[in-house]
Amino acid sequence: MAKAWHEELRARGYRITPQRQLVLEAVAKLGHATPEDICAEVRETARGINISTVYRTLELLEKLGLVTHTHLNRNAPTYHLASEADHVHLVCRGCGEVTEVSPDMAAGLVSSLEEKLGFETDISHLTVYGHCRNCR
Amino acid sequence: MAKAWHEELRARGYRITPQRQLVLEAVAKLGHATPEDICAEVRETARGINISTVYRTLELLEKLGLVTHTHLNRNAPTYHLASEADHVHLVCRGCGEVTEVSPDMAAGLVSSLEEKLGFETDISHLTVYGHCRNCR
DNA sequence: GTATTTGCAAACCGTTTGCAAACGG
DNA sequence: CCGTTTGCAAACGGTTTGCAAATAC
Repeated sequence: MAKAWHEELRARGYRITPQRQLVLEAVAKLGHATPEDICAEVRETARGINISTVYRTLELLEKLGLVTHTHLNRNAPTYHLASEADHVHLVCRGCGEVTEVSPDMAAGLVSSLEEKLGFETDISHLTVYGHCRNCR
Repeated sequence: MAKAWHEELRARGYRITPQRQLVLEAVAKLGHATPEDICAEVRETARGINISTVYRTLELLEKLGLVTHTHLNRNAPTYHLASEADHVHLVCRGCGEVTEVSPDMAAGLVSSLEEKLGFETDISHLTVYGHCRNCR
């Protein structure tokens, strides 16, 4: 059911516009993309888009639970499909490389925080900074 | 040895200025402080300071290993003394509350990343987003 | 005395806003 | 049609820069 989100939008009183489709497609295609990246990608197509529309659309898509964001580099956030968000990010301070690892890696942390503090971790937003094997 | 960092600065060819002392004192006093906070704090004193000097000084102090920063809220980073940096931050998406917890909580994560990927975690920069007991 | 550091003002970057025109349902 | 959405241009907040004047040593 590829267009399920169309119903989701309509049900909530939002409209389906070319811009919204193009932004969502760009997020799907690009993976970890900044608003600027997404804007550039959409501008490759026949229909253009304005950067402020990209921001407004990402905000909407995030509210609907279709996309999420994390902060990998300082500056700009990066967006990706919520359906592909189930991983933790590692960012190397040396070479800047971004790696995705299984949330299982943080299972201990998550359960400790849960048990001892009642804190519910947003695992897919977790980013770990450090140095990769090659940059230590 | 309160002024050990004076030697550290001189040894590296930097000068000891009132501004640098005041910024370091402000960081020590304030705890999790943004550049803006620090600037305001220093301006309470007889000697004033310019915001750009605060940025340049924080960059220097960080390079020397005297202070570190993390990103708690979106917008502005927060600085604290490196000597007091040994904790992980929890940020609640609901109420915005920031909690410090022992790095032991993340011991499993750190050792997994180390063993499986050779990734060295910068534990004191780790910030976990989620929802606290009261906001779930 | 001289190289470093500061203050200032202007530029910068990512993001948000108000508003009139365009457009989806 | 009418209310939502868009593009545009201007403003925003945090940060960085170039440069002349001030200052540490």
